[in-house]
Amino acid sequence: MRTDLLRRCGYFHNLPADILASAASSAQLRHVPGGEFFFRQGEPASHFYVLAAGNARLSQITPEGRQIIMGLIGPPHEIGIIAAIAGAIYPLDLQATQDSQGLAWDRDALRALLEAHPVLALRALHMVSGRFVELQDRYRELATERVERRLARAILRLAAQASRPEADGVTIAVRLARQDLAELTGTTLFTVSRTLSAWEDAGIVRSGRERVTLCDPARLTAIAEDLPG
Amino acid sequence: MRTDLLRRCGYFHNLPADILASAASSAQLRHVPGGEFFFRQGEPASHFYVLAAGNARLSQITPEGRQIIMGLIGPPHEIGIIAAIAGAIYPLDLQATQDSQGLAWDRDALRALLEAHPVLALRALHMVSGRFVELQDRYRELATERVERRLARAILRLAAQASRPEADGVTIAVRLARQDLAELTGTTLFTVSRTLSAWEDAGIVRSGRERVTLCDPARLTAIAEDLPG
DNA sequence: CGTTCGCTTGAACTAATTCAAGATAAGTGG
DNA sequence: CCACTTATCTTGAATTAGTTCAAGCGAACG
Repeated sequence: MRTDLLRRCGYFHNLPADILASAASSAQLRHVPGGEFFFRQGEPASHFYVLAAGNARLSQITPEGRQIIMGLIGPPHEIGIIAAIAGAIYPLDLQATQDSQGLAWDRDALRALLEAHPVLALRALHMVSGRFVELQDRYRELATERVERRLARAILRLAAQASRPEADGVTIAVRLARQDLAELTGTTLFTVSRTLSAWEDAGIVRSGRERVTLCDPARLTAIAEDLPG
Repeated sequence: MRTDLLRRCGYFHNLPADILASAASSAQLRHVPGGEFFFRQGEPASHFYVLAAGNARLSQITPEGRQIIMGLIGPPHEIGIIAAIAGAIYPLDLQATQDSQGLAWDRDALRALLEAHPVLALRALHMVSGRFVELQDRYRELATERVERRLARAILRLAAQASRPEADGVTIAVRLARQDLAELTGTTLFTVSRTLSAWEDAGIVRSGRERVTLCDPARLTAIAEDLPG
């Protein structure tokens, strides 16, 4: 079942069985209870992970202690390739938001894999490049767009990532506090709360404690893209 | 002299002579007059460049037409590896700000190089990873820090990158309009102007038309790091 | 049943933007 | 060399988006 997991993640997708097998066999399974950390910002970068089960949060802490969330991830998602390859230390935290499991390769195992299968180095380059372009886009958003629009985008992104249908819309399938949305969009919990209240009055979303339900995705998209209506 | 240039840039640094030679010989030299574009956002990504001479600006245009600057670069700087490897299109503009020259590898040449010399794929991974971590830090800055601080950082970064000593300080060695600084820090030309005026009154910088001179780097660092004094 | 945690809302405040007007400096052509 | 034109920059005043702080609500949880 390890190879099945790998097959489902972009990094290992469509690779020959022998590569998958050798990758799967050189990984260790690590269990991390909800709230605990896979790794913390500043620690020596020791492992490359593929999240196998659960959910996790990638975040950075500013020198002043303010936190910002770089991403919320679910399985199967690759994390730490950059650190494990290039960097001496992890540049951010990876915290399990529920009980989670990850396949972990230490640096030696990763290096051995990359050397034995050069295609994995190219794949890694693809993956990191793709993430770079995404991050660049989010940087531009942050530099040029208003909070409401950034929040709309963030919610749509999360809904696309993990949502479950309900009677009156789709609910984002992870616990999502106002504070999380604030740290995800670079604003405050108060502004998020006000914005969600306004959207709720307009019938675009319904929301409650750590929960957001999308009722009218089209109108939220209109806000995200700054369309009329 | 091509190999000398390559030797000076991180991507090719400390490689065996045969690799340098093969890289140098498969590149084409391209001249781009000041103001013209090496490539534009949205175009098919055809080449990987190493800027050989001149200066250039990496920028994105928002759908609304607002521009943001992702970086100002001088020789020798590698650009386009992400696009040429991974992407179908360039995700941003590369505009020469003065008459410039670049070594250019088309996709076939690049692929051949990477296949012949696997170390180049690993190097590329390193390079992109490093840029990713940098961008992540700038993202955090943008999300959490005030304009004055971001501006201080941007100016210090530019001064470190390219500056020339003068009677009363170091001058940033590229033409740098208020508008450029605004697009680099995610603010407006007016706010930049006011901030620079205040700093000038305080004796921290001197500035004029498209020019900034650092008089008291220590105090600017204090602003950038939010230290007392 | 009370405490805690997350959420809402109001009111005051502030950083930054927007717009307008004018100053300064750099080319340009006579 | 000078007037003319253009681009860059400065500054003030009005405005606004968003923050901060304080108070209170309501659902979850022991």
